[in-house]
Amino acid sequence: MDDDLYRAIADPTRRAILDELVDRDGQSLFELCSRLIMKHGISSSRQAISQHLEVLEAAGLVVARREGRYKFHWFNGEPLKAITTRWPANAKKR
Amino acid sequence: MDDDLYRAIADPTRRAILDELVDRDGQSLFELCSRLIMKHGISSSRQAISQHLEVLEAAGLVVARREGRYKFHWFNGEPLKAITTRWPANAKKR
DNA sequence: TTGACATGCAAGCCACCGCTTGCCTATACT
DNA sequence: AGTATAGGCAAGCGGTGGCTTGCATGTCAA
Repeated sequence: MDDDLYRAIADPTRRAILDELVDRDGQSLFELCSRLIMKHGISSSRQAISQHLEVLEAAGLVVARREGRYKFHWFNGEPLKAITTRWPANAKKR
Repeated sequence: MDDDLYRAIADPTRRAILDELVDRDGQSLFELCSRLIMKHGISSSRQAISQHLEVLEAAGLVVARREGRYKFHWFNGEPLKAITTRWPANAKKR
């Protein structure tokens, strides 16, 4: 099902990656790594971030495109709609 | 932070519990167990469901109250707002 | 072409998570 | 009182997830 979505946002590092991409869209892998260390205090290896990005891509939350020797990543929040449509976020009327 | 929230909805069984409570609010533990088996094809033990409910309570997604020898559970979708306010779910304007 | 740079691939390790099992407590019924 | 019901507590096990490590691939610049 949309199991990939919930698994993707379950990890705090992946959520920070989404935050970073919302703040600055179209970053490359290296750019993401350095900015995650700077602004989010995350000290993971490049491979770790790369694996996180794979999970985010599988969930459709990140769209990536290879360009030369760089790979750029963009945020896509559309899969998140599945969450709000599944459960009522507002208090129910009595 | 709101780490409990994302951890709570990461598990498919817990998401089914939320579905069940939205469909029929105020169920007891036993009622939840049997209905999860019937309608959702989930065959977990009572203890497993109980532990799932603990996680959901920690996230604030389920409010429980003990009444006699029963414990009733209600759905609360308000914590889900944190997700929609954190990331833009709609396509961004260009 | 040689080297440096940006990324990919794959195997292994360790901690956590979901689940079971067994026993215990508390409330209701007769 | 005794018994059945509804639920809680705690220890243990197996599988998965996140991370590292090491090496391979591909691209650009000199």
